[in-house]
Amino acid sequence: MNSEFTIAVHCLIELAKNTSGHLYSSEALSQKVHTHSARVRKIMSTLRKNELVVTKEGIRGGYRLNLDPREITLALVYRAIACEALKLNWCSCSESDPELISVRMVMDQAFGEAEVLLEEYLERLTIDSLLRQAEKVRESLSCLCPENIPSDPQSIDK
Amino acid sequence: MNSEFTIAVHCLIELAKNTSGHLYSSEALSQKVHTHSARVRKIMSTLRKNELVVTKEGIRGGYRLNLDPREITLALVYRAIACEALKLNWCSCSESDPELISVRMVMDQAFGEAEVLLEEYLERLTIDSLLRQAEKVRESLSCLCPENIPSDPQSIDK
DNA sequence: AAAACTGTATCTATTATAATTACACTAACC
DNA sequence: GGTTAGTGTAATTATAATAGATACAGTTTT
Ligand code: FES
Ligand code: FES
Repeated sequence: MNSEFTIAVHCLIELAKNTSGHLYSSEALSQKVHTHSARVRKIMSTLRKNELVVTKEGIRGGYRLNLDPREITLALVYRAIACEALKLNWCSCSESDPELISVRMVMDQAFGEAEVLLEEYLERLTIDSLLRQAEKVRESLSCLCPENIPSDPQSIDK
Repeated sequence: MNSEFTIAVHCLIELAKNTSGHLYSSEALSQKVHTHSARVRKIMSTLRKNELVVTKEGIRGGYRLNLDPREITLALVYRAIACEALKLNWCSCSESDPELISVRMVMDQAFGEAEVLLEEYLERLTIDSLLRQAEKVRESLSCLCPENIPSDPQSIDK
């Protein structure tokens, strides 16, 4: 799948974390999600058109969420970005062989349904739930940090 | 999604139609599915490794199904081709920022589950069911063929 | 031995994706 | 009112993924 979706979600998570009151600039966001600021701007622009974020131009401008993180489902993001991850890509020749056309129609319909199922699943995930999960994961990972691993394993028993 | 999957399914449908007793050559298949014969051979080769088809080299060689079309689910094909349509593609830099890593892990897990759901859905579709559906569609399409459409719409009433 | 195939690697062309640059526009601040 | 720090967006370039094409070794049948 195209990476715009992951970048969008990642940015939204960052925005959800930002409780400073200041807007988050594309430059700062792009560093967090490791991509180019112009790309962030483009993606945030489409998120704004879908009313997921609020943007502001000019000095001290930038981005913030337009909804509560609990309301932003991944399905909303998915549709905003128009991923169509399950769209089958058929060849482009203009053949009119009815057998080929009918097979294509049947498979396109089947994957259209699959895409609906996917969106239903994404409906159940929100920016807030991802953020919480990531927090948990981060905590459990920190247990594995060098400073928490005794150089002498035996010391655990002591 | 990568087109190997659609080509694989399309080829399998063609093979299911072939009741002639002869094997289906890559050349003939490639014409049916509008792609290059070398590509068909490559795809059929991986289908053979997954025991979905039987291949035979040499003169009068070619391909045939190894299972009943009712047993060949799209999930089997999907796994054989290793589509991973929902795999998120993250940037490749070796950053060790724990926040980024945790977000990545959470999203990868979420989409791993989505992929499982997709496979469960594909488990319910078989080459046979697609073939039957395509037949039906083709019949209904044939009603729209030029020769079935009266040049004078009024003639319908007569 | 010749013919008709598959199996597979490699090269090339095409397309999709991402990074970069550029600049017009906007709003805040002094 | 001008400078500054930002977005919006288009255009260009670089890179990666995909597909097409070619080639040829290996395998069966005739
Ligand atoms: S190349 Fe796909 S329909 Fe012809
Ligand atoms: S570029 Fe993606 S983690 Fe750094």
